[in-house]
Amino acid sequence: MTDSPLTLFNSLTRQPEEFRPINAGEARVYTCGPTVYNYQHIGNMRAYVFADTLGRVLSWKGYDLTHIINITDVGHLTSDADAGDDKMEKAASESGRSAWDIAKYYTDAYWRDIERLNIRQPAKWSIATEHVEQMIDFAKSIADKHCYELDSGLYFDTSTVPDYGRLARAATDEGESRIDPVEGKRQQTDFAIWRKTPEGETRQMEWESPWGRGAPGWHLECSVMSKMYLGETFDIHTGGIDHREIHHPNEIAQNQAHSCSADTGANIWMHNNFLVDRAKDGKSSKMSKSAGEFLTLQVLVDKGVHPLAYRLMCLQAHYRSELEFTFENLLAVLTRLKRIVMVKEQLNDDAHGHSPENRNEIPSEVQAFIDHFDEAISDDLNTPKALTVIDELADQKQIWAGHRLMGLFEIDKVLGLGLNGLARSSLRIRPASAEITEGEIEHQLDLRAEAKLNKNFPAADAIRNELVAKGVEIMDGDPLRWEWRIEP
RNA sequence: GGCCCGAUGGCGGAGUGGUGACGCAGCGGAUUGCAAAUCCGUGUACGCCGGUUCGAUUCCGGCUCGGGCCUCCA
Repeated sequence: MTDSPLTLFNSLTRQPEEFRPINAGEARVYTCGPTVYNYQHIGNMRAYVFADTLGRVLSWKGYDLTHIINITDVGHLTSDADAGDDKMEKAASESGRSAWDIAKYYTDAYWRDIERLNIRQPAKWSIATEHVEQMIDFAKSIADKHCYELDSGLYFDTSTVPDYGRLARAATDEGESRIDPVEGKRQQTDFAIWRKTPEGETRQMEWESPWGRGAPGWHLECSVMSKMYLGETFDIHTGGIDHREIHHPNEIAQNQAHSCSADTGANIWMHNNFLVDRAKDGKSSKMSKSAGEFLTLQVLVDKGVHPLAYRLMCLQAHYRSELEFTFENLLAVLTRLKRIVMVKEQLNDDAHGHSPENRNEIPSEVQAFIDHFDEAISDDLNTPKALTVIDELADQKQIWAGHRLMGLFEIDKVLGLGLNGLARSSLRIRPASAEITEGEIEHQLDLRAEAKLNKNFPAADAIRNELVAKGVEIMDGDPLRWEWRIEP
C-alpha cells in the first residue's frame, strides 16, 4: 500500500541502509529490555517508544513482525565489570524482599508504563532467568575455543573473534582505565560469561554449571534469547546508544563464536540516543538511575500530565538525537497533543456520523498526504517531520472531514497516539496535589453560571478566583469548561 | 588520558548549497461582562575564525563550548 523504501541507520556501518529482510515479507527484531531492579525512568522508556515506533513502521509497511524484548531479572553488577554486587541482590537486601520479588515488582511497573505509552506487546517478553539452562548450553558450546576460566568465573577471550569492537569503533587496546582490571584477564575487553558465586557464599539467584555455582554474565542472555526466538541471524537489533560500545560488541563476539563465522547476529543494529536532563546549573547530562533521584512516568502523571504527551515528546525528536527534557517542554507537548485531539474531535463532528463509502481504501485526495508521511517515516524514522503531516492534513478544508479523519487514523497506526480512543477530557488528569474534586469544581461552575446569568459579576469572579487559587483554570467559552493548571 | 558526537530563533526540534519545516511561547485581530479556551494572522535563527563556491546555516580546516563512552546503564 505504501512504497517509500525503508531506510534505517545501521550502527555497524554508521550509514543509512535500505531495509532488506532476510525472509521476504518478514521482519524479526530484538530489543534490549530493562534490568528490573528499580523503576524505569522516562529516559529508559524512550528506548521502548523508539523500538515500538520501528515495529509499527514495519507492520504498517506490511512486514510480518516478530518482536522480542528481554527482561533482565538477573545479573548486572553494581560496580566494575566483573566484581561488585549483583543489582538484583543489592536491591533485595536493601528492601528486605527477595530478589525474585524485586524482579516481579519492577517488571510489573515497567509493563504498566509500556501500556500507558501505547507500546504494543512484543511477540514475547523473554525473561532471562527462564533461559539459564540455554545460556549454560550456549556457554558450553563456545567454552573450549573462546573462553578461559578464572577463580571468579568463565571469561570470553575477545581476541578469538574477528574484528572485535567493530560496532563500537573504539580502540580495544590499553588507554587509561578508571577501573581496576580483574586479575588474570587476557585482554582488558574480555568479559564474564559465567560469574561464580564466591567461595562460602550463597546467592538468592544462582545455578549449577560446569564452572561452578553462579549466575550468567549479562551479555550472554541476549545472544541466547535472540537466537532462540529469532534465529541465528535476524533482521534488526535495537537498544540504547550506551550499548553500542560494550554490551552489543560483546553480544556480537558471542554470536560469532557460536556461529563460527563473522556474522554479527543481526543485519542492522540500531541505537536510540539519550534523553538528557538539564540541571539547575544549566548543564545537561543523561538521565541516570545511579545518580539518585530520577523521573518516572508516574511522576509526570502525578503532575497531571497524560503519559501520551511523553510519547509525543519522544516522537518530536529524531531517535538518534539527544532530546532535552524539561517540564516546560513537556507541557508544550501536552498542549500540542490536546490540539491534535481537538482536531480529531472537530473532524468527527464535521463528518457528522457519516462514514466513508469505503472504509478500507484511502481516498486519493488523502493519499498524497499519506505518501508524504510515508516518505518522512521511511527516512530512518523521521518522526518529527512525519508529525507535520497531521497539521497539513487538518488544514485541507476542501477535503471532506470524514476522509481527513481516515488519513489521521492511518497515520496514527504508526505514531501510536491512540487518537481514536483519546478524548480531550481524558487528557485532563488530576494532579496529585489537587485540593478539589471534579464534582466540587463542576458544582462551583454551575453556581458561577447562575451568577453570570443574573449579571452578578462580582459573585462570578469570586468563584473563579477561588477555583484559580486551587489550581483550576476556567474556560467559559469551551465545552470542557475547565482545566487543571499544571505547574512546571 | 583514549575514542566518539553535537552546537539552529525565547524554548523544543527537523532540514537544506540559492524560495528561512513544525510545535510551544510571544505579538495583532475575532470572540468574551472582564478573562480563559478557541479561531484567523504574524516577526525572529543557523557558536566563532578562515577556506571552497557565483552563492554556505548546509561542504572542508581550525578554534571555543557542551555532551557521551572507556564501570552497571535506554
